[in-house]
Amino acid sequence: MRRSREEAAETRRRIVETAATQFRAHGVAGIGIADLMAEANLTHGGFYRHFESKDQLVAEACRHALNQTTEDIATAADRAPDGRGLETALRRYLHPLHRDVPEKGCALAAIGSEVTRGDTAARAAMTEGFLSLVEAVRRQLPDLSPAEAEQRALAVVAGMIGSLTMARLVPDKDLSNRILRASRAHLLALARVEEDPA
Amino acid sequence: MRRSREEAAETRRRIVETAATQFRAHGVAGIGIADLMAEANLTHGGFYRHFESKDQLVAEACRHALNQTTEDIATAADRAPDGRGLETALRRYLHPLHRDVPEKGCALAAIGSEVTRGDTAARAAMTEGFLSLVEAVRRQLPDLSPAEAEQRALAVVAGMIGSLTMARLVPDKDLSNRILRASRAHLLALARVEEDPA
DNA sequence: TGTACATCAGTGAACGCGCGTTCACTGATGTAC
DNA sequence: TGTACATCAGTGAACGCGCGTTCACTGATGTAC
Repeated sequence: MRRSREEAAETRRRIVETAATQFRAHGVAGIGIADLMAEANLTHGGFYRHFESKDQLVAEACRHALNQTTEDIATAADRAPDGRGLETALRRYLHPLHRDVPEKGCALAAIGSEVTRGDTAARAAMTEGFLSLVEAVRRQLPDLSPAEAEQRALAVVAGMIGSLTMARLVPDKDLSNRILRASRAHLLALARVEEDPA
Repeated sequence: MRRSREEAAETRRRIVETAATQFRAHGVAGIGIADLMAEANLTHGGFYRHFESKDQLVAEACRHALNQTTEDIATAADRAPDGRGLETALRRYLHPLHRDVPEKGCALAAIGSEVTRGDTAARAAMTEGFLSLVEAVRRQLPDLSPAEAEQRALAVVAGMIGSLTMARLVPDKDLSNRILRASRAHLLALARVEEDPA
């Protein structure tokens, strides 16, 4: 049953895509290779024709997921009317729809604390995604010095991730919405504080 | 080998304490009942004399861990000189020592995204801890209207949790320190923005 | 206060189960001539 | 362009292992009289 090179490459892509979804939905420890492969309409035995280990797939899935998220946020922000890029990014990231569909959302919020204990490759992939998000936010702060913009972007992105995670954690929908709203408003305010000319 | 009521209660406390440490160190899925009990100098068989299930222990361990964290942060902030409570809380929470010893630190940052997918009791315990932290921060914002202080406290605590989680995720120590420093500075600034009298 | 018995905290073996990974096999694809 | 053979993507059974949970047992504690 050998497949053509194109088919094999397509299969590999499908596994990474499926994994990116499933890891965000259930956590890395919450979904096994067999279930993952079944979700991609394959049997588990073929997995090791494409990947050396589950860890390798985790790293690739993180990279894939964060590429999507970053591109989505960066594109929306860059296309926003002048001076409203950050507002747009915050509204998109800290949105109830993003909270309610973690399997299509930011991997940093979905599995961040778990990957903290993961292997080097996964952490490196997550770090890259984090820095891409930071860069996307930094571009929306043109009135600040580069160093100051970078610092604020770090704080804003960390705040976005924490807020989304907490909004998912609390069972009370009203409180959850208040968390998202509070972070939207105040992270935006944070970016507008005038620079200390010291 | 029956134990006295006091000994049994002490054993139970020791299990919860051990679990609070181990779950934060390895994640809920990363440590099993047998290893947990061994860590508490017990064999795994006795576990079900004290708890109905692992899930029940998870919830109690979360509550225990967050009580410690909240008390630590709240006490430090409340005792700080006038007007420096928030600064004190931020310095303590977003400190390299907190980052480097997750097993003694905030459970929201250590296992927050994992518990998002956990059972109701654990999420309820985590929510209570989150709200206690928010309340501790809110008390440090006496110059704002109650509604505004509550909102900012939500955003600040979410930012603290996200920042600590990201600081642990990135392998680069220098970047990690910059994340902590940026959030310290800018969450503090966030709290000082003047209230919109609208 | 002393005795007889019930209770139950803790032990260690055992349960079924799902995990990541390996492997012999199949048969279509890729390659060498 | 056609043929012979090597390659390898995908299948499904099997591996050893650790998981959460159960259970028969032990013997000290708690209770009833």
